[in-house]
Amino acid sequence: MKVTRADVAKLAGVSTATVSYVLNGSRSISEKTRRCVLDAVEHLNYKPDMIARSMTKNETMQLSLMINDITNPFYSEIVMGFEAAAIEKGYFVNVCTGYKNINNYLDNYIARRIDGVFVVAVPHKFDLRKLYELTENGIKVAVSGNTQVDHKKVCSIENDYQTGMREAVSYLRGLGHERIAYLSGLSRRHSFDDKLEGYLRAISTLGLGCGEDLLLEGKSPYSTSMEDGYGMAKELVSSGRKFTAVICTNDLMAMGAISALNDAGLRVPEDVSVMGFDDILFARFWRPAISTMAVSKFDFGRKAFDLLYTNMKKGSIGYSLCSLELKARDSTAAIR
Amino acid sequence: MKVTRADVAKLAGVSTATVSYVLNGSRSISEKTRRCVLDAVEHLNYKPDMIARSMTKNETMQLSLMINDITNPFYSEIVMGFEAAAIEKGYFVNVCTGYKNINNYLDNYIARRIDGVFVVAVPHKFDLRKLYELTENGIKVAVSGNTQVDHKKVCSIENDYQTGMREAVSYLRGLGHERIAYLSGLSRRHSFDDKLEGYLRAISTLGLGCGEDLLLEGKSPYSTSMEDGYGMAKELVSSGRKFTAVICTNDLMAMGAISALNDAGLRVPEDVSVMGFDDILFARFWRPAISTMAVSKFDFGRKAFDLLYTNMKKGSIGYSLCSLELKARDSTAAIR
DNA sequence: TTGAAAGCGCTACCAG
DNA sequence: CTGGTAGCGCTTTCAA
Repeated sequence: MKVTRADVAKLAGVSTATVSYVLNGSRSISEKTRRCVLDAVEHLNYKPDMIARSMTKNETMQLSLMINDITNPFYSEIVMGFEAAAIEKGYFVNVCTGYKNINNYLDNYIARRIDGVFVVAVPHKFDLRKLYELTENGIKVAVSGNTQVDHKKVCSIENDYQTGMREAVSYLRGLGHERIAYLSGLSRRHSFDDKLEGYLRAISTLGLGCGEDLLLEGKSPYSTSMEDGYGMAKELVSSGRKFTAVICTNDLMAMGAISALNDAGLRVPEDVSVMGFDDILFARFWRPAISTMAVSKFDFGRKAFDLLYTNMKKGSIGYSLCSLELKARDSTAAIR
Repeated sequence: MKVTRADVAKLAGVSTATVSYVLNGSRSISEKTRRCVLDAVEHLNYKPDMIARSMTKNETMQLSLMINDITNPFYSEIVMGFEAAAIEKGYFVNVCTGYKNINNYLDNYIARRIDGVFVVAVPHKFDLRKLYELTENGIKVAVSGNTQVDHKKVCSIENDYQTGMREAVSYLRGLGHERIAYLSGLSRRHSFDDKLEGYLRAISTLGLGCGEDLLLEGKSPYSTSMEDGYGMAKELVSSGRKFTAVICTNDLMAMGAISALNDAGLRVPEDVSVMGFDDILFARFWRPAISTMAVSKFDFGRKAFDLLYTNMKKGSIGYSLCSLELKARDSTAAIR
């Protein structure tokens, strides 16, 4: 039924070994037999079987991206960058959304001998030991979004959110804002939030008096959707605290926050300035267009692959920190 | 180095066959040896190798989702539905974004003996013969977004866009609109557009005189992004044609279109009503909240899996047509 | 330049 | 209830 290497060999009148050699170019072959084999392959419409191949080579040529939240367009662009780079090197890449149980996926990576994984997921979603189990099983891993990871074991790539946040705050300060709120999507108890750290530091450096009291943290470990932004902004307003600007963990939350502010009768940017992070595609088209600290998402994905690739090929475990770029648009304005 | 079934067998003092039997529950085993084996497994931290398993079983327990445009959040929710259902049945599912070359992925599916694939991609992106090649190689496939497919060979699931479009048009008509534009994201030359068909039919049924002249089709085969919506709406406005409502292929385009209309000094919905399709998460939070024809995306994904599953288990090739639901929100209003 | 054959880790048939 | 063993399709060492 299934066409196998043996069929090709028979038709071409050579050994199965020879077929392998011509197909993989792993040995010099006379032009004549090469042609013969290739003709046979063509004629039988033979497709090499990667499963069998993976069996002997110790390599599957399959990579995985573990994306925690496929719903956030931020990740889509990262995926594309990673994928583009991986395909260039001949890998088959697939993304796992970890919609349910991430640990379950990690187990699968071992069972299926995936060559490498890029995990972009919030820490609380999976067991760190599981991650190390991957490396113990020869799977190379790169991580993003988890600063607590052991940098001796896995590659990692992060955005320089602390610096980015500092820029955001001073930009707003430059516009005359002094009471700048921060709507964090992470709960402090569950994960370390670089942006929060940067925020607190910037606020105190700049001598703004709003320390902790204009800070709202996520209730659940990770709540950074539009709805979360909407809810938190609403809470901020109804708490009666005074503020003239609000920074959100990401653009999605900023969009939700703007809706909430509008619903509360506040205009953006006339009454309050709003900023996001990421610069997802939507940010530009939202009205008002959202001012944000932009991440080079496509590049980020590419770099992650490079890290992983180097790890797979040379064994070296790299680290990369990417910087953000301020995009001043219409959701922020000088205070009146 | 690697822990294999043989190691477990040795430690447990049984044969490799027995280990298989207890692990797969494929034969009744005395409680005593069962324990022995399980202890050995535990002790050695043994993980079965799916690659080897796939080799003998003719099954990889791996499914793929081929998503053409991961950038559109519409698909994310479909993915989640599919994934949730597949995981319940023990499959490992991965999504391929087809960022570059879809055909290349289809080849991989064969080489890697993927059990089944759900392809959600616009027709022009891949070669239909490639798809049939999958089925010839024993891979079950379900398709969406390609009405031209051979329903004898592959399962398919579609949304009833013709009916949906008719509803949209009559809803707008009910609000008093007579000059209703349609911004199609597909070029007519490249693919059959159900919505377009429905639009034309509804317009003529309702005796609205705007036939073809308020119809803008995509320039490229598939252009349905926010930017495309922005561009097309801009073109519509500057062409000088009169209209009071515009329907867009999807919510993304509607969002872009609203931005363009605003930029042209037109208010939504006061001056023009705008409708989308899909009901992506953003639609609700956009200001004005977007009126749309909603698709049950999560359900859609689930159903797609069911179709595929039935195909894999029973060999029957199913078809499913899902209906849409009108969500009247703030981007549409009665004509003044 | 080519071929024979020993695995890779697991399943399942055939015996006992 | 348990074990031996022949493959699954391919790679690669060792010989020729």
